[in-house]
Amino acid sequence: MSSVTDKKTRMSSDERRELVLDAATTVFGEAGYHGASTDAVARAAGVSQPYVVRMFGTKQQLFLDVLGRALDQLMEAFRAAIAGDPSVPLGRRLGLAYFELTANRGILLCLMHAFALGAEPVIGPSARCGFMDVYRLLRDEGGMSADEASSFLAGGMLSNVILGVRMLDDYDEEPAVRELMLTVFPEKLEIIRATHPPRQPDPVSGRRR
Amino acid sequence: MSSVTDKKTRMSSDERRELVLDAATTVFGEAGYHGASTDAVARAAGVSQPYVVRMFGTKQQLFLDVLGRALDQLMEAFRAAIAGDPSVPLGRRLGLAYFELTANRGILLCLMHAFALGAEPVIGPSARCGFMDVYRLLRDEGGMSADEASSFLAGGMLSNVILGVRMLDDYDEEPAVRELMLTVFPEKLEIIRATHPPRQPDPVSGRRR
DNA sequence: GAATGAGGTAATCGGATGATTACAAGTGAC
DNA sequence: GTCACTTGTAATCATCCGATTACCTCATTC
Repeated sequence: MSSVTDKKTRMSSDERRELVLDAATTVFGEAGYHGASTDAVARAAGVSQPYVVRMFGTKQQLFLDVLGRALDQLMEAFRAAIAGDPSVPLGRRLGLAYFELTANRGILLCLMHAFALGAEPVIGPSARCGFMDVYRLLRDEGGMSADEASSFLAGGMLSNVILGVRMLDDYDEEPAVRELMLTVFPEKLEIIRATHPPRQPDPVSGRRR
Repeated sequence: MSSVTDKKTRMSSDERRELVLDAATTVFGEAGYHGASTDAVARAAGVSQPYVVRMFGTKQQLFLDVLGRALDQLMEAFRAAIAGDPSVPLGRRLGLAYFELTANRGILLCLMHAFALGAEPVIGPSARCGFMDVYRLLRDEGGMSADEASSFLAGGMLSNVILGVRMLDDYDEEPAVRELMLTVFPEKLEIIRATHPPRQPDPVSGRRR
C-alpha cells in the first residue's frame, strides 16, 4: 500500500514520473533547457540524478516530454474554455483560462524557453509544431479569425515575458511596472501578485550600467 | 595602418570588441545564455577563447554587454521612429522600425533569452530594467497610452517568438504558417522570407511524438 | 635598437554535468 | 523462501567549459 505521503514505502513508476515531470517543469522554467542540470531536476524531485536520466533516456528527451506535457495542459485548458459558457465572449473565456495557467509559472516559461530555441535541431521543430498546434486550435476549434488568434497569442506572449522576467520583483520600486501590469492583467493584478511573490534581491548585483 | 579588411596587420582593441560583440549577439541569440560557450563566440569572431574572456572578464559580463547594446540599438531605432515623419501614424513608424531590426535576428533573440531568465540573479534585474526602459520610452517619448504601448509590445513579443522559433523553416510544409505570418507581417512577408532563409532540417529528428 | 606596452594565443586547470555501471532493497508469484 | 522483476542509489567516467597562466609578437617611443 503505497501513498503519496508515505515516505517509507516505494512509489509506482508512474507516480514518480509525474513527480519528476513536475519538478523538471519548474526547474527548466527557471533556468531554461541548457541552464538546468539533470541533478537540479533530481534534487527538486527528491530522487537521484541517475534515476531521472534512466527514466527519460536523455536530458533532451526529458525536456521534450516536459514541453509536450505543457502544451497538452495549455491546449486542454483552451479547449475547456472554448466549450465553456457561450454567454461570455470567447476572448474573455480564453483570457481567463490563460490567467489560470499563470498560476504554474513552469508551464508557460518552459514554452517560452522552447520558443527561443528554434535553432536547436530537435527541440526547435518540436516547439514550432507545438506553437502551430495552439494557433490551429484557436482558429479551427475556437472559430477565431487569423487576426483574433494573432492578437490573443500576442497578448499571451507579452504575459509570458512579464512572468519570465519576473516583473513583479520590481513592482514596489518601479511605478511604471504597476501601470503596465494593470493594463496587461486588468482586475487580476492582486491575484497575480499574491501568486508570484517577489524574491529577495541579490544584494551584490546592481541594476544595469 | 590597420583597416578592417587588412588581415595581416592587427586591429585596435575597440574594433575587435565590436566584432566580438557582434559575434556574441549572434551566438547568444541562437543558443541562449547558458547554451552558448565562450569558445563558440570566439570562433564566430575569429579570435581565441581566452581573449574573449579577458576582454569582458566573465561570460556573464559579456552577455550583459550584449544585452545592453541590443537594448541601445532597439531604443535608438524607436527614438528615430518617434522623431520621424509626423504625417505617418506613430504605430506604423514604430512597426517599420521594428521590422528593420528584424534583419538582425541576434538582437531580438538575445532580448527574448534575457526576458526568460528573470530568475537569474544578475541577468534578471538587468533584463527587467531594460524592458521597462523600452516601455517608458514608448509612453514618455512616444506619447503612447498604456494600452497602446502594451499592444505594441505584445505584437513585438509575438514577432520575437516567431523569429526565435524559426517559424519560417516550416513555411512550405505548414499552410497555417503562411496565414499566421501574413497577419503578423502584412506586406513585409516576402522581405522577411528573403532575410531569414530556412535551414535544412535535420534528417534524423522527427517532429513531435 | 632596446625598452615598453598592447594585442593576441597555446596550454592547461578545476569544476560541473550528462551518462554509464554495478549494486542494493523492496515486491509479487509460486 | 526463493526467484525474478521493479524501484532506486552510490560511485564513477568522459567530456565540456569558463577561467588562469605564461608566453609570443607586433608596434611605438626614446
